[in-house]
Amino acid sequence: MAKRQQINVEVVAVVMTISEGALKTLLLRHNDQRWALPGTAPRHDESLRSAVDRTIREHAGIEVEYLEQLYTFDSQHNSGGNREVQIVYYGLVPSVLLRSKELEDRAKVNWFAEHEQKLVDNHSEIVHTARLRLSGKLSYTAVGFELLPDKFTLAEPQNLYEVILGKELDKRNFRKKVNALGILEATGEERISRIGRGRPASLYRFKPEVFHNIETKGDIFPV
Amino acid sequence: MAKRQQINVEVVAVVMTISEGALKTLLLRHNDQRWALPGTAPRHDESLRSAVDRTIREHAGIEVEYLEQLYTFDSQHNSGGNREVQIVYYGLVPSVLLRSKELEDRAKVNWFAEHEQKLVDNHSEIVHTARLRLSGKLSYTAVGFELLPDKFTLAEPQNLYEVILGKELDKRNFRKKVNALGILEATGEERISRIGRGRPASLYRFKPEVFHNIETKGDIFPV
DNA sequence: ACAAAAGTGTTCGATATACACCCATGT
DNA sequence: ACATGGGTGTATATCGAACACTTTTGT
Repeated sequence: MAKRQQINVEVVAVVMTISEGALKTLLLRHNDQRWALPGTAPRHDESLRSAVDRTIREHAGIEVEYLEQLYTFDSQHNSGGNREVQIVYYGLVPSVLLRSKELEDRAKVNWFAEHEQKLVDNHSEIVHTARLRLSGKLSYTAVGFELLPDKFTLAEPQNLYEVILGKELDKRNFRKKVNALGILEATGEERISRIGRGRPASLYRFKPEVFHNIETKGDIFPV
Repeated sequence: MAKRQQINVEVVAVVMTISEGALKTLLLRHNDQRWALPGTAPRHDESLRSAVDRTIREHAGIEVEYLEQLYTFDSQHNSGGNREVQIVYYGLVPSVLLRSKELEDRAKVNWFAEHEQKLVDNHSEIVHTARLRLSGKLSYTAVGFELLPDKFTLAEPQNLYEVILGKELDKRNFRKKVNALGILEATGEERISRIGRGRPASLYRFKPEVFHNIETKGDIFPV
C-alpha cells in the first residue's frame, strides 16, 4: 500500500454571540493587520470536538454549550505549501458571557462583527459560511435561544432574531409564535430597562424539560 | 512549533439512487462478510471533491452530478491504531444509470438498501446519516429530482419521494405542488408502462433554465 | 404630562391536507 | 369487459403577515 500523503488536520471554531445589536464572532489577534479564528491541531488522544472545546477554552476561557460541525474546508491557501483541511465547528454563546467574563486582554481576544477586521487566509469565508448556516438554521429550529442568558425578556430573543435575520419582526407575531412553541415559562420576575424608562418586562426562562435543538413544527420562525 | 500528530485523511462517498422502490447505496465488497463505501486518500494535487469524484469513477465508473459534503467523522474505529478523519460526501444519481451502465462485476460492486449487507467499521452509521440528511433536505429543496433521468413521468418523482420519506403521498397534491414549482415542462411525448397495461403517461423534463438545488418557496415538499 | 418600552387580537391570504371519480390503453 | 395505471378539482384547516392601541413605569 502506498504511503499516504501528509495532510495537516486542523479544527477551527466560529464562536458567535449577539452584542450591541450585531452578530459578532470571537477572534484572536494574528498580527498588526489581521485577526484569526481560534484553531488547533487535534491531539492524538482527543476527539475533534474536544479539540475545538479546548482551543476555545485556552484562547478565550469560554465554555460553549451549543457547538456543531459546520463544514470541512479544503485549504490550498496555506502559505507553508502544506496541504491542510480545516474541520470547522460553529458555536453560540449567551450574550451575558460578554459582560460577566471580561476578556482578559482586549488587544488579543475580542468579538467583532463581520467585516470589522481583516482576517487571515480563508477565515472570512469561513465566518460567512457560519453566518449563512446560522440564518438557515434559525428557520427550522430554535437555535437562536442558545444565545440567551438563563432569564430573559421576550424582547431579547426578538431582537436577536432580527439581528441574525437582518430584518424587523412584528412583536405580536413573534410572541404568538414563541408562545405556540411552548418552550418558555414566565418566572414571575420583572426587569426594568437599563435606562429606567418604560414598563418593566416579564422575565422568562426555558421550561426545565426543554433543551437544545428544538425543532419547530409547521413552518418555522418568522422568516 | 511542535510537530503535528499524524492524522490520516480519507474521503468517503455515499452515492445513492432509487431502484426497485428502495433507496440504495453504492457499496464495494470488502471481504466475504462485509461491504464498504468507496473511499480514498486525497492526492496531494487534487481537491477533496476531486478525490471523491475519482474514487466513485474508479470503483463504479459513474459520474455523479449532484454531490455535497455530508459530515466529517472522527473515527477512532481504525484497527491499525492510526488516527483518521473521514470527510464524507453524499451524492445522488438518476436511477437510469443502473440499467444503462451494467456494473461490470456484481460480486464486487453493487447497490444495496440499508441493512441489506453488513458494512465495515462505521460505514453503517455514515449511510444512516446520509439518509437522514437526504430526507431532511427533501423538505426544503427539490434535490429529489436529481435522482431522475432526463425525461420522466410524474409518477416517478412521486414514487421517489415516497420511498425517501417513507410514506405515501397524495397524487393530486403532489402534482399540484410540482406544478406550482414551475420547474418542469411536458415534452409532448408519452410512455406506456412496462407491462403494457394502463393509460400512457406524459413525459416531463426540467425547463432548460432550471437547474440544481431549487429552493422551494413557502413550505416545501409533501412532508 | 410625557417619554419609553411592554403587552395584547383580529383579519386576510396562502399553503397543506383530505378526499373520489373518469380516462386511455392492452389483454 | 376488465384490469391497470394516468389524470383531474374542491373544501377545510392551519399558518404566516399585516396592522394600532393600551398599560406601566420613570422623569
